[in-house]
Amino acid sequence: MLKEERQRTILSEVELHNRVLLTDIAEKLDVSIDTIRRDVKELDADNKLRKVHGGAVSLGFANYSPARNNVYALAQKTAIAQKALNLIGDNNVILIDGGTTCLELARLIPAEQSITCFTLSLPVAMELLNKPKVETIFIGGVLSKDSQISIGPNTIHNLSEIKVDYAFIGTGYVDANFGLTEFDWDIVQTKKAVIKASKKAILLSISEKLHSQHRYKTCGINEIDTLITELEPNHQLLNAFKDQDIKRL
Amino acid sequence: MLKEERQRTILSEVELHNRVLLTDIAEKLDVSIDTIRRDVKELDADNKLRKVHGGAVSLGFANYSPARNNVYALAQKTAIAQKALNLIGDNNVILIDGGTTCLELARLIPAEQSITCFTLSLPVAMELLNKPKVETIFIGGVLSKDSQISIGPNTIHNLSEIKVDYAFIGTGYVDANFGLTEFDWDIVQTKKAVIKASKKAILLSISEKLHSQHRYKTCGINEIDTLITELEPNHQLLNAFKDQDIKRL
DNA sequence: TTTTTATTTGCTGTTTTTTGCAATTAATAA
DNA sequence: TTATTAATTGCAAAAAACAGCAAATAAAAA
Repeated sequence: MLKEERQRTILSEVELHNRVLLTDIAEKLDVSIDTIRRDVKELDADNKLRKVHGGAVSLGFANYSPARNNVYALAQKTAIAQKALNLIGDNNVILIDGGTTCLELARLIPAEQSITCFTLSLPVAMELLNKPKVETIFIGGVLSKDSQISIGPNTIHNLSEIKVDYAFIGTGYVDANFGLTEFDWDIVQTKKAVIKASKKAILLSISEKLHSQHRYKTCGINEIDTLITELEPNHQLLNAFKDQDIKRL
Repeated sequence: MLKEERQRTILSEVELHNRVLLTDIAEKLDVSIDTIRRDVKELDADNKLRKVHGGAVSLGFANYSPARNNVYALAQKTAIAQKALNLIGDNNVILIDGGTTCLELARLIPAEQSITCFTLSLPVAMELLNKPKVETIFIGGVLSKDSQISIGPNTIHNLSEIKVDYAFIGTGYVDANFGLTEFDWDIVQTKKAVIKASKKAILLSISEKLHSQHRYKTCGINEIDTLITELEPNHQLLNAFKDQDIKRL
């Protein structure tokens, strides 16, 4: 077997599976591990792949960096935010929760749209300050360092005194049967209060999160008015939600 | 499984759910918790996520660092903030107002300093979230678009229910005889409430602002406990304040 | 062709990296 | 507080990387 042929095999393997183990490819091509190691070293030097301990990964795989593309699954989140936006009428009073999807919604609010917007998320509030016709009210309270939202009794009390048209909320985990769950107890308490403070709660969630669950329950699916994902409402991934008392958008 | 694959999976999980438990990932990937811990440590060092006790949180969720490129008279403001910092003792309860000087104070709080800090400024709150030992409480209310602080009746009411050791405040204009004045009526009302909510009000102001005044009065000089400027306390520019009931720092 | 030279490959022993385990210490929750 | 859970540290086994060497192969020159 020629060296060149060997290297081509390695490359196609990496392209196909995004990764390869040196031992696997050595066995497959029936050459010593050292030979493969030397091949991979060359390919790395030629910037055809990236050599890592025990194998090699494709360049696209290696360059994955949330720092550059700050928001995970941005395209999906934008699509969701766009759908959510259509629900909001002029002079509505809404509430926007924390999380990147909700932040995206805040970003997409057009300059001409005039609404009153409550929020307990610091980044969302920052975003809303740029919207000329949005009156922003921040629900105060103790700030959670991780999630950058107000939590705690004071927040919950403040929420108990309002009733908005729509609350756009995110969730850590969602499942058709188990409902919305979170990892953090304080956040669950706050989200419960948010849902109570709204006539209709709209859940924004990328489809990847569907069918996942965690420790603490925020609410059942039936307490949510509408579920917005990036998928078509009749997509098969949403089948589990069809029997539930929830709209899909 | 390659280390890179594992770390990639961890990142996706974190991006997806904002926050994850190390134990969950260890179980999912079927490796020891130590391995995951080491991976997360590396990813943290690479600024791909932030490690927290028991888990990890995504950066998009926990990061905010506005470049302070365009701050007028930054050097003076830093000097002022440094002096102010010396007043703060461990476990004090303080309030930090809005404005760039106060923001500078928030920035300079050391990571080891453990205090409780109220604020009504969005940028200050953002900054305080980066301080591990600062418990931050945001005073909610209607947000002012220009000053990025909470204003209005709700803010004033919330302030009426607290009493902090020190309130560090800024002002638009200050004069030894006319006291503190502002251009904006809403802000004056809020600042009044801030001063009332504190045992001692500390005014942070660059010397350039001394001997200026405007439309609406916040309070007289005697209601302020200490005036901090970038100047020496006995500097001649501060002469007009020597006869007043106010400390100079 | 044969000889010489350069390259490639596999092997050996050593060093480094990775991983899991256990004991101690630190942090958090009840 | 105490109980529980997580983090840290040191250690050892396993796997992988590395360096040097020699045999095998390919290429070039005589």
